[in-house]
Amino acid sequence: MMSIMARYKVGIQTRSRILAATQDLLAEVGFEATTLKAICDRAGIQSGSFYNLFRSKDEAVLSVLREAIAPVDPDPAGEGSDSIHDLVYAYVDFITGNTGMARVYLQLAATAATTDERLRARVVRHHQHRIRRFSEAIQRGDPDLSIYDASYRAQMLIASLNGLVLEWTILPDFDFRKYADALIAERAAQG
Amino acid sequence: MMSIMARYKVGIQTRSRILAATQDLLAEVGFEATTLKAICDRAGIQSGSFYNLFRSKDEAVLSVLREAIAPVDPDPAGEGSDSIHDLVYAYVDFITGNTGMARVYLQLAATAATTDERLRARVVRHHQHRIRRFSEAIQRGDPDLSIYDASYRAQMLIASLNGLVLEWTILPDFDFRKYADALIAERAAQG
DNA sequence: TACTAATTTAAGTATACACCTAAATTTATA
DNA sequence: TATAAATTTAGGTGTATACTTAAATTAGTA
Repeated sequence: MMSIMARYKVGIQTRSRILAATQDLLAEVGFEATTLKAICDRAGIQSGSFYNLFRSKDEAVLSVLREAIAPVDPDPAGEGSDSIHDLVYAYVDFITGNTGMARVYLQLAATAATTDERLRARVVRHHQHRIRRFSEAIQRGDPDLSIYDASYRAQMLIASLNGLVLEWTILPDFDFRKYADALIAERAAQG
Repeated sequence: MMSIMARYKVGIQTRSRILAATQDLLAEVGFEATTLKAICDRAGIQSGSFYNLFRSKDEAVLSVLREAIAPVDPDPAGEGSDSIHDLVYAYVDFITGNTGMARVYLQLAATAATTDERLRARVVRHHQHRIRRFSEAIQRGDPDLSIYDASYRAQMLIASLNGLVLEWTILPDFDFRKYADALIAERAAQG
């Protein structure tokens, strides 16, 4: 007797192809141009097959975004003892590693927020969690710092990093890593 | 005999109403939700009347964007002798003054670039001009600085400022002006 | 007031979008 | 191999979009 899952094997493979196609499209052509037709064409299926596996286009897109944005924080639970450097480098790696996802990350923050209230809430939650994690890491590295000051520095650092990502999105030749390194050096040295 | 323009008076008034409606919508509901129907409804006209005055929806939107984004730089020709403070404060005023336009400004950079090649080129040009203006102002304030260093600082400052705008877009309670002030203080003190 | 040009309107077209459905096909298992 | 369930396909639906056009209306002018 095969496992219960065997019965769904083909569907699961199709599901993977759909998610891969969605991720590729988001990275290559952006949020707006990632249409259902584009996803189905790239996955080599018809739209009916898509809806056999997903409830809506948004379900697939959100599923991809959740996965893709996860590595922004290497230890979401915050149980380890990452230094602020670890966190910044994780973000820099995420941005430079998933070229297209950097743009999607910004699009989410700047755009999706205006139309979809659920998505906006999700972005806000993700962002606040990120500030908290940065803040805690900064305080670990400098225990004398007040919570207030640590949070302030965290927010300034994250904002500056995001600004560099935007810069890189506008000017593809921009040396993101170099500027990010400089930012850490400055802000880490800051007393 | 009336001026030639008198003949077109009504049309010119309608044109103003359309542009005002477009600007309001961009600021209130964002790029994506500023549809032709929404513009016409708010201006109190039919779409045929719109196309009597504009060649396309994009023509009206771009016209508004050009106007709205102009105050980002108080002296585009760069003939005056603005200090770097003047430039930063002009940007801060632009952002805090035109609440909705801050979001549109980011949307343009992060999103429109991916679909419309012309718009992307325009954004890049605007951005490069801005870096040049900041760089020159920084050099005026510190003549010993090399062009390279001034340009570097300009880019870092602009990126950080844009990052703060993004932060404000995500978290409406964020005290944009306070952080912007701190940023100038830091970067101005920097040797 | 009568004429002419500018303007507006009502009712379209074409296209792209997300999503649906019934029938055909494939797959796993008894 | 027969069967039943999972899966795919072909061909839809409805809706929103930007844009068009001919006829009606309005406004300036002689």
